[in-house]
Amino acid sequence: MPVNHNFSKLARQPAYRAVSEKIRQVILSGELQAGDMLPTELELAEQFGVTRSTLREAIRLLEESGIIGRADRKRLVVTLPQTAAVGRSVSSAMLMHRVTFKELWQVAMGLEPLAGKLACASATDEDKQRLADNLQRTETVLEDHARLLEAEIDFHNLVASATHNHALLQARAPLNDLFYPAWGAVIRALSPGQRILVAHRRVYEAICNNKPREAERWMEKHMIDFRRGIEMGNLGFDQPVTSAANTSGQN
Amino acid sequence: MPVNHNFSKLARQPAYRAVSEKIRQVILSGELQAGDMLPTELELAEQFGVTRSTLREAIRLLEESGIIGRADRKRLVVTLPQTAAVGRSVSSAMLMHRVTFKELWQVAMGLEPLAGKLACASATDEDKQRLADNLQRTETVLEDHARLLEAEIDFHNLVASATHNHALLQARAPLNDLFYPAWGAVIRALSPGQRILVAHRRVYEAICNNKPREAERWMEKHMIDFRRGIEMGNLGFDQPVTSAANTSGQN
DNA sequence: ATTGACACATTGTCCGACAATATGTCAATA
DNA sequence: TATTGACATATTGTCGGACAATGTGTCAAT
Repeated sequence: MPVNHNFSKLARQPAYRAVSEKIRQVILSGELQAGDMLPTELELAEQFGVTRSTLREAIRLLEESGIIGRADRKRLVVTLPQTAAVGRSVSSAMLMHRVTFKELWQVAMGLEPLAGKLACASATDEDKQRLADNLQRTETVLEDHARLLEAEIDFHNLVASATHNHALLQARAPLNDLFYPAWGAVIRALSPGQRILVAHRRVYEAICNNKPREAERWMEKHMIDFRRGIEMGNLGFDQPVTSAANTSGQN
Repeated sequence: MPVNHNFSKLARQPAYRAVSEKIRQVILSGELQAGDMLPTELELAEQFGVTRSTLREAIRLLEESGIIGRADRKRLVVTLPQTAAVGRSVSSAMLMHRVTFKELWQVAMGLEPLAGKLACASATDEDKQRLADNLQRTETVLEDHARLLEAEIDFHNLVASATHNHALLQARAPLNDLFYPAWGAVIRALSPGQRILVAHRRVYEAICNNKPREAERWMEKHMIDFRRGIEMGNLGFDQPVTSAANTSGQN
C-alpha cells in the first residue's frame, strides 16, 4: 500500500528571476532610492555571479515594472514608476479579460466622484489654476471633437492629480487608456460640448469653494451623462472595451 | 543668425522592445488568444530576424506584464494575466511613491463599499456559499491573530470576486498587498475579532438578501472601523505603507 | 501496466565578439 | 574665449555559437 504523503511541489526559479527579485527587494526596501545610479551591466553581472545575458533578462523584468530605467540612454538608474507606464500593464490585463464598458464605468463611478471630493481638501492654487486653464481651453474647442476629447481627458486627470493621492492616481490609470475611445465616440455621436463644459465648471467651482459634496455630486452626474451617451449612441455599453492607445506603439 | 527650428527628438527603440511591442499588439488585437501556444524561441527569433538572446529579452518584458507564461515549464503560451501578478507591479509603484495609509484608505473607501453594493446584484449561489464558509471559518479563529487576518483578507477578496467585475478586481488588487501588514497590526493591537465578524455577517446578509444599500453601508462602517483601529493603535495613519508580501521572494 | 533505456527538442545559462553610441581629453582654429 | 575636430575609452545593443539540464516520445523488457 502506497504511503499517503504529498510533497509540496518545490518552486525553483531561473537565475534571471532570482536576480530581478533581489534587485527589486533592495529597491523596495529603500536601500536604493529613486535617482540612484546602478553599476554597469558587466559589474552587476559579476556581483551576482551570472553572465551579462542573464543579467540583462533580469533588467528587462524590472524595466517593465517601471522601477528602473536609463538615464541619458546609458547608465541604469532607479526610477519612480510613472502612473501611465504601470497603468499600461493593467490596461492590457483588462483588455485581455474582455472587461466591458459597464464594468469600467462602475469602477469610474467609484473613483471619479471620490477624486472630486478629495480634491477639494488638497488642491493647491497651482492645481486650481491648471483647472481654470483647462476650462478656458475647453470653451474654445467645443465643436472640435478631437480637441474636446483631449481637454475632457485632461480635466479628469487634473482633478485626480489635485487630490495628490498617488494610490488613487494608480487605481484610475487604466480608466484613462480604456475610456479614451469610448469617450471619443460619445463626443462624435452627440456633440455634448456644452453639457461637458457645464459639469466641468461645477466641479471646478466646487473645488475652489471647498465643497466636497458638490464636487462629488457633479462628478457623478457627469459620469452618468457619459453612460447615457454611450447608451443613446448605441455604442455597446455591455461590450468589451477595445484597445486604442495601446496600438500606438506599432511599427 | 541661427534658424529657429526645433527638431522633435526622434525616438528610436531597441530591437527587444520593438519585438515585444509587436507581440503584445498581436495578442491585444485578439489575433492570439489566451491559451494559444507560441512557437519556440528559436523559431520566433528567426521570424523576427533577431537572435535568441534579443528575443528572450523581449519575452521577459511580456512575462512581467503577465500576458505570456510557460505551460509545463517549456512552451510559451499566451496567458490571461492574473490580478495578483499585475497588482504586484502596482504595489511596487505605490511603495516607491511612499503612499500613506491614509491615501490607500481613501481609495479603499471608494472601492470596498462599491464592491459590496455590486456584489448584491451579481453574486452567484457559489459566491454566497464561499462567503458563508468564510464566515464559519472566521468564527473559529477569532482569537488566532494570524488566521483571523487571513480570513479577513479572504472575505474582502470574496466579496470583490462576487461582483464578477474584473476592472474592480484589478483596481483593488494593490489594496490586498499593501493593507495586509496594517490590518495585521490592528488585529494584534486590538483583537477586534467580534467587531470584524459582525460587520462581515451584515455584509453577507445584505448580499444574500440583495440589499445593495445595506451591503455598501456595512462595508463602509467596516472600513471606518479599520481606520479607527489604526489611529487608536497609533500605527501611523499618515505614514507610508511598508512592504510585506513583497519581501517574500527573498533568497 | 510499469519500468528502463534511449534519442530528441527546448530552455536556461554561459562565453566571446563587434558595431553603435555617449563621454572625456586635448589640440587646432576662428 | 568659444567652437570645432580628432581621438581614446566605456558601455550598451546585438550577434552567434556552445553546452548542461530538463521535459517528451518511443520502444523494448519485465
